[in-house]
Amino acid sequence: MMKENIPEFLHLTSAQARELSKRMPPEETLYELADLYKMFADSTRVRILSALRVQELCVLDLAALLGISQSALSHQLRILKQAKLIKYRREGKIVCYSLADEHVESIFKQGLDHVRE
Amino acid sequence: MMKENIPEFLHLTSAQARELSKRMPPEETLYELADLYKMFADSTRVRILSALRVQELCVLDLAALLGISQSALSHQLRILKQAKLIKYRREGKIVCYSLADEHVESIFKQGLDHVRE
DNA sequence: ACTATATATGAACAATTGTTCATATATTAA
DNA sequence: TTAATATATGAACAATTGTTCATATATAGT
Repeated sequence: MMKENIPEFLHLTSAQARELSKRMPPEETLYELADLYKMFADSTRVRILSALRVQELCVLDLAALLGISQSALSHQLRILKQAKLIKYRREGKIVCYSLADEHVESIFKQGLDHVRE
Repeated sequence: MMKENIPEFLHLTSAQARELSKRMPPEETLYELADLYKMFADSTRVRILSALRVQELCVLDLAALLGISQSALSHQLRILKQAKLIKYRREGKIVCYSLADEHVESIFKQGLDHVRE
């Protein structure tokens, strides 16, 4: 008796595999998703966002608040800025950072809910 | 005239800083949050989760579907398993993986919404 | 123009992370 | 027991990433 190319259960035919793929978001979208989550995947950045959730802050205040160097902070702010998760405004010598929009808040909240169980 | 220790605007007093800190989640929670998002911060893992959202799959099917080596996949499955984002069940020689709970689905969905704008 | 203050950035370094390769373990069938 | 199949894992390596240090740019005050 000829062996089926689909062992009893749970081995996909290529037709099934194609169907499954169709039900997944496009590759490109998944890469963007990973990139988005990368922003939240570092504790320094999470702490920065967590502070900006409360209120707008300038760089030195933020650095003092979190206990990190101005340089390290500035590098991270640039990364968050490029990802459009934060925005800034200049006030003389000072630059004030805040969250870019409510999406950031909602992603943050969602994660918090999960972590708190 | 004595200089104030609070420059005109946007420099916090230590009392203000303490108030701000109180309104942030505890440090420990923020580290856990970053760790959670780390799981979603790699495109391979996102693709794995994305497939398991559709249906339960065994290791070899998943590897074939995503076009990655069995070894690389197995390593990533272990990471996701440890983070309790996926669960598994043994069916003879085969091990079937699926999402651990609806939380994973809701985090995934939230991120997708943001990426799609 | 010079000094002080606030922020940004390039380069080097250390640490973390994902993949590969080889091999181990587990289950089933002969 | 031996062979075949499915999955797991340790070690090595390459790539990525976050921090530090030094320095650059920008603004305001004297």
